[in-house]
Amino acid sequence: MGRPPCCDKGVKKGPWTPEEDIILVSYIQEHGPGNWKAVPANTGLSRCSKSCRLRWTNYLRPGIKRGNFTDQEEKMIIHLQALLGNRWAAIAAYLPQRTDNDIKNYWNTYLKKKLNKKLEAGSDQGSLLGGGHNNIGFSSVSQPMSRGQWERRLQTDIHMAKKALSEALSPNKASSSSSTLLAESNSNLSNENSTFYNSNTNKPTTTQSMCYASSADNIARLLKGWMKNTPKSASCAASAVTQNSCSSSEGITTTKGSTTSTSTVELSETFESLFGYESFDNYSSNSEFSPSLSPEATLFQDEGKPDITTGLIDMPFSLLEKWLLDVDAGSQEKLGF
DNA sequence: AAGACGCACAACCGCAGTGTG
DNA sequence: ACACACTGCGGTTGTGCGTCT
Repeated sequence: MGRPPCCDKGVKKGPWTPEEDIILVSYIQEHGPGNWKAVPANTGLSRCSKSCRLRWTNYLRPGIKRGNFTDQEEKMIIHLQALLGNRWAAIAAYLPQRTDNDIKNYWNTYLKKKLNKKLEAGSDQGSLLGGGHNNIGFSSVSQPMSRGQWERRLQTDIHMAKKALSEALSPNKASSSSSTLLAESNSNLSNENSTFYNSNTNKPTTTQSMCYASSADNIARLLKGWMKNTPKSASCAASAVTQNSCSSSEGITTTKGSTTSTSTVELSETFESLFGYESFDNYSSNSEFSPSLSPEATLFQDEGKPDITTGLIDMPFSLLEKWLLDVDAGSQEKLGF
């Protein structure tokens, strides 16, 4: 007996509607991420489990930053890509607010071309291209090195960097979740529930409303554009969460983050009712999480990735980043970064 | 103004890894 | 040990939008 198709025929494909997003987030708010097979069945969504997971991890998951990549992020991606190859999930683990899909897209559509241009321009200054999956050579690794050696070295370096960063954070945040998560980041890489769900019960923790506020933020971004066009459907969508009775708004699809001045008061009310979260406006006006968030709050920015979170974003040239960027300052200069 | 083109990104597809009975 | 189910990952595609001609 062969493996059945992943998705039954008849499942909906294509862009997600805001109604579907809200239904999905609402379900995950209640049950937590995971057990994706059960999601379509329990929510009534005409989507396959894969699609639900993908939508959550790439778009609705709390703590996702979208839009422009900063110079630091760009450098990180370039270095990590050179180190790890096209292992986007691994790379994404070091850019906690970015998804692997986002990074992959950014690399394929922009960075790869940019690097190629740089390399073409600088090709007469010596070869920067290494063999195999390492596209950029490193002066500090001038000896030919097998993949196994590379990975061992990488693991050692990562471990040391994490340790150093953890120690650096420990004086002020000895009990902070950031350093704890950092230290445990490796073991948490593949455990989606480890951060905001009790891993035994898979139940949301008591601070769940905090983490889903940022989910609301993600949806709000798309809803902003949506509501601008169809204000009636928006209120309908909100009711869909509690009643699942909203007739579908045909032809309304998720659109790229079009930001408008549409009343955030309406959104605030909507999400306040959805998630019991009062300070939606604060979040919706903030594309990034505020550094003033408590450690507990930052803990819940992301449920699956090693949370070096605030370190990367808020700490200029954190130890980890320094480590990454210092691997070969010479290469950087050659590349003109 | 309109068609062609390129870009950005969400989503899909298929394979691989892992867990479970 | 094996088959199956589920999940995660990377490659690829489809589509909407902006820019160019």
